[in-house]
Amino acid sequence: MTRPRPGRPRHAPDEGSGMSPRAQILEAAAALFVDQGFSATSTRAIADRVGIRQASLYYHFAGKDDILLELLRTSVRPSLETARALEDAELPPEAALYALAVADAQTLATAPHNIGMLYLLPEVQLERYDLFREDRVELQETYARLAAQLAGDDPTSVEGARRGEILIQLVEVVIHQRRTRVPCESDCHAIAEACLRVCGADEQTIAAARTACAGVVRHEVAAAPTPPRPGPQA
Amino acid sequence: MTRPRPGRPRHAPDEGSGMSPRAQILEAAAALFVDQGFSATSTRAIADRVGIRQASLYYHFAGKDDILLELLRTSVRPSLETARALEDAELPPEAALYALAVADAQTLATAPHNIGMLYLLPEVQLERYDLFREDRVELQETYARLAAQLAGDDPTSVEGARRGEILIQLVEVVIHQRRTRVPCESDCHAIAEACLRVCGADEQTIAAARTACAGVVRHEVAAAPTPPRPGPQA
DNA sequence: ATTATCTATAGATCTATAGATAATGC
DNA sequence: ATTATCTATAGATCTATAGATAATGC
Repeated sequence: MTRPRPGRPRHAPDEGSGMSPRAQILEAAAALFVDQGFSATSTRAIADRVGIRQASLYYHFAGKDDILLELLRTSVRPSLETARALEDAELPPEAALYALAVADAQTLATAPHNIGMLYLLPEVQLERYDLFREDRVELQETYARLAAQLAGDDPTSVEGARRGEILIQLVEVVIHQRRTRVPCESDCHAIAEACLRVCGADEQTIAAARTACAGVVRHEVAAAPTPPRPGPQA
Repeated sequence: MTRPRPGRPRHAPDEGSGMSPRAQILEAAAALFVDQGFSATSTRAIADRVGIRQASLYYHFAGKDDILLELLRTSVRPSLETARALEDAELPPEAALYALAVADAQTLATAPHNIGMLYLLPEVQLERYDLFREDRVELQETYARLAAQLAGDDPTSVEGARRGEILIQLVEVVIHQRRTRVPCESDCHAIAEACLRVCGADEQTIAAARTACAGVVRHEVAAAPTPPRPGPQA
């Protein structure tokens, strides 16, 4: 029931989905990049999965890198928005940190195609993707700031910065979990709890954060995991 | 001063190193795989780095996968040995877990070429590498057992297994640290401390583990990071 | 004779561009 | 006319094999 758009018909008719061609390409590429990696995925493989010819990709994207860039950009942004919102909400630090960890873990756990795997691709180290990596660093710094509030020290000290690295690493365990099983709600909470413990929080603080979070996450995070709404090529 | 081995001379004479050709190939491949990934690294690039012709690789290895397989095999084994030794040593659980974490972190931090990055390559998910992945699972289970001893619960429960995942993930933060800086001794200890905190250890237990470890690591770990001693092709 | 390399190359990709074409929309 | 696709293909890889060759060792 997708109303036919202008343009020559595809060799394989576009069954269902209702997604724009661009979104279909992103979806197919995400599945393949996550599964096989970037360099091991050919443009032909992506096109085959979409149901178009290899050359037709280039109408929508300048190249394979552009597809990855777009996937990376749209995947950190929501987390970053959530992080900023939670930081501005002026919650008790344990509640904010817990809520951020749970929200990020849930996003990673439920996003289509274990998209977090993309962060781990060696190709992402290339200069071409450093806008993405900057966003990532900013997210990490938010973790560090919240953790420092909780531990009562300086987020820019060596120890403070290291805590940022450690916390984001903890949250990303769901990426690895997803390779063998579907992470559940309690996985996300166990991770958030681990985040607080790493910061030295005691049982009482953890319990407080958990109850505080139960109220926050539903509202704050609802807006975050918006799927990308791609337009035509720039 | 490398005494000339039999065989036709290389187009570029083999300056220095004294490593066997096989070891030279492994070293070159490790550097490139870590930096660019597996599929993005061509056999020609590896050969160029060694200073031989592309085709000459196939005298030593059956193919590119075989090189990666060998690198993976020789990289987990030492950790696994350390883990078994520490588990059999019947130390207090906090001391054993702390020592294991420190040892693994140090190995990852100081091994040539951030070899831990190899674990994250998407290609490693292929069936061909599952012997390596089994070793990895065993290491994770050791973490889970030590952690369960410390926390006083069951390592095979859902929570116990999850702790194994979380702990190994924590240790592997050094892999990510190494991409931007050289992790130091205190990074490794901060990570080990985080491992104990995640298991619910209190300040006193942590202090005890730290002092106990200072005695253990020097001896137990000394044997672990032996570089691979490769022989001719099987 | 044995060894470790070399040269040469087949065959299979893979990326990206050029230009044609089959729809819709005006 | 505009759009989204198509077909065809150039040019650049890349992996792996076949067979030659330049050393040493016996």
